[in-house]
Amino acid sequence: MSVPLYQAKAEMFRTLGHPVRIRVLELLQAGPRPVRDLLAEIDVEPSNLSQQLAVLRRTGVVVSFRDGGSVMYALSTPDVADLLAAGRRILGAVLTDRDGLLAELRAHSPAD
Amino acid sequence: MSVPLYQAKAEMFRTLGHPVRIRVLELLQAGPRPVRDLLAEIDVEPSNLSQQLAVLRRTGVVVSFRDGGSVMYALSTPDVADLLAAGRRILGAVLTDRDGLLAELRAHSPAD
DNA sequence: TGCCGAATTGCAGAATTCTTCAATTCGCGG
DNA sequence: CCGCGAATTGAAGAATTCTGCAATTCGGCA
Repeated sequence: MSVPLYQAKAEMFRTLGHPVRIRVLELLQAGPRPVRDLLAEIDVEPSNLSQQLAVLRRTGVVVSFRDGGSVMYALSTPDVADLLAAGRRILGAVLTDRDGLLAELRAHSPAD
Repeated sequence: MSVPLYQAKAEMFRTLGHPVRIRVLELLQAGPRPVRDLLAEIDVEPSNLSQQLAVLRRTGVVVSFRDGGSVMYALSTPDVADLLAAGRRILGAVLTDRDGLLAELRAHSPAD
């Protein structure tokens, strides 16, 4: 493996690090959707959405295929939903903790 | 909520989108560690590591405190481990799928 | 075939993020 | 108080990512 594992992981997370891309993934959790729908819900220029979709495709978290007159996108694996859920959890935990945990850790250390 | 939720999520993921930061988090899964240790294992300049640690601190995924002569870092919540695990799973799934899922999805669509 | 809407691609400028060097802070021990 | 090692901060240039416009591709359909 010429590219270290942690670099691949970083790339994976960096792929999710964009508001539009996050929204796309959340919308896709409910099932495959045509680009047209995403465009209607996300409020971003078509070309911009395409760019972001391309990023998601490149990393492999979504796949696309044509369905009649429109292009459909779908999560490549339901595991993506887990990732989003974990993110949500941490966001919650982080907002609640802020100081709490820090104090506890410090209490157990021989420092003070 | 002036800052949309999906923007906060994106920020959270973007925080993990860097090889050094990922490594730090993985090392911290085993418990709190002094900067000195991280520095010894990661092969990056001290100032660079500090910068990355600052990013992690800003987002709140890690906390730091002083322990005698050194500064300790720790995950702010064990949920972070879940996130890393989910990332690993997706990485695996994505590498295996490549085409497989796509074909299946296409089969169910009225397209072809 | 020729047109139309849907979606993507190619770029260029703007905005962010990375990396490194030098300077600074902070505790601790002499 | 002064010097030291540990870690952080500030700042600047390099590198990467974002955004929007124009042009292009691709199917489907008259």
